[in-house]
Parts: sequence; structure tokens; C-alpha cells
Amino acid sequence: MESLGETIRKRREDKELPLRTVAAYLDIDQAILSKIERGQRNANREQVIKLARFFNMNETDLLVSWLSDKLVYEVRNEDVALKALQVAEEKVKYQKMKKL
Amino acid sequence: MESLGETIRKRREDKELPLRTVAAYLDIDQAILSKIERGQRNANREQVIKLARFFNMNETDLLVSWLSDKLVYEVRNEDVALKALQVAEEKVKYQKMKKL
DNA sequence: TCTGTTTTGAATGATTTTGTCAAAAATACA
DNA sequence: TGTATTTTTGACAAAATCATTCAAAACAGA
Repeated sequence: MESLGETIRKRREDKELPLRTVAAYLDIDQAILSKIERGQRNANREQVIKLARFFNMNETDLLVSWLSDKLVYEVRNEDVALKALQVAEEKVKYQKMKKL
Repeated sequence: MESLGETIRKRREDKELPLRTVAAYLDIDQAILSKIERGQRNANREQVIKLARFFNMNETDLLVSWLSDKLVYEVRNEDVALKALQVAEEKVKYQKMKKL
């Protein structure tokens, strides 16, 4: 279970690229990319999409990774984290069903 | 699948209480409570706890309802909402496992 | 040590959240 | 209807959170 940050750091190190290079492609300061890789900052959607393009990864997969990171962050330190995620899942399913 | 807002509105109407009364107990403006009940605003943890006490409900259950609402809100309009929730669940489980 | 890379944290800006207030809209009911 | 009560709305302000920049510190390797 890898976070988006861990994933892209691996990719970047595989290619032996400095933060600078990827950050330039994303048009952000390398400090931000460093923080994103280490999970200290959240990327935004545009950055995730660019990262997928840069590293030739499936965009949807990376967006799922990113979104799920945000969800995990939202329930950090919560006793009922797991339960809440499960209930949220049911709620989303229910809403989807209602739309048909 | 009921949101926290729907739940407490029902309770309040059952008891035929005006927003004013419950809002006073929570120490907030009734406008906010109105918005919380209709899902336009998020309650905070303290308010959820007070609501549970006020309506004699199980605090944990209400917190789960509240947290899951927040999660649903976070993935609204996302194509990959369900997938992201499932992945988040696995991530949380994985983290929990690692701690043992 | 020198060079390039990464991390850190303070400062600043931008955005979001939270709440208040008062007026408008809706509701209840004599 | 008319009046009182409740609810909703939206403008506004304060507070909190979040993103970004920058420069310095820490780190890695030759």
C-alpha cells in the first residue's frame, strides 16, 4: 500500500532525476515536490495529471492513489476510521443507485 | 443511508423543537444549524458530541455518520470515488497492521 | 573540501472555513 | 386573509488552514 508520494519518488529515483527536473515540468518549486514525495503536502489534481504524463503512468490509477491518500489523511487519528470509510462507501453506492 | 443532518432534523422534528433551542444548546447561530441539517455546512466534532448528548444518541454512531459524510463530500463528483474509498480502506488496514 | 541535491522552516499570500446578522421566504394558524 | 413564528438565504467579517516562495541547513558523493 504505497502513497502517491512514495510511488513517484521511486519512479524519479529509478530514472535518476533530480527534484528540479520534475518540479520544472510541473512548474512548481522543488521544495514543494520534495514535500509531496514525503507526504507533507498534498498535490493538486493538475499536478497529479502532469505526474502521470511525465512518468508514463495510468492517469486514473494515480488519481485513485492521490484521492485515497486524501481520504486516509482525513481520518487519521480517528478511532472509527475504518468504520467511517465503510459507511461512506455504502453511502456512495446508495447515491449511485438512486441516480439510475 | 442517512446523513447526520437528516438524522438530527428528524429527531428535532419528532420533539417539535425549533432550531433555536438546539442551536442554543450547541451555542451556535440557528442559521448554522439549519445549514448543518441540510448538509450545506459541516458540523465540527464538538457539535456532533453535543448533538449526541442532546438527543440521547450513541456518540460513536453519530461520529461515524459525521465522518463518513465528510468522506462522501471529499469524493463528490469524482469518477473514481468508490475505488478511492476502497483503496483508502486498504491503506488504513495496512497501517493498522503495521503498528502491531 | 567542493558540488550538486534535498530538506527544513519562517514568512507571506491565498483560500477555505466558521460564524454573525438581518432580511426574505416559508409555515402555521387564528 | 393577517400575524406570529420558524426557517432559509446571502452578505460580510474573523479565524483557521493551506499553498507557495525563499534562503539556509543538511546531506551525499567525488
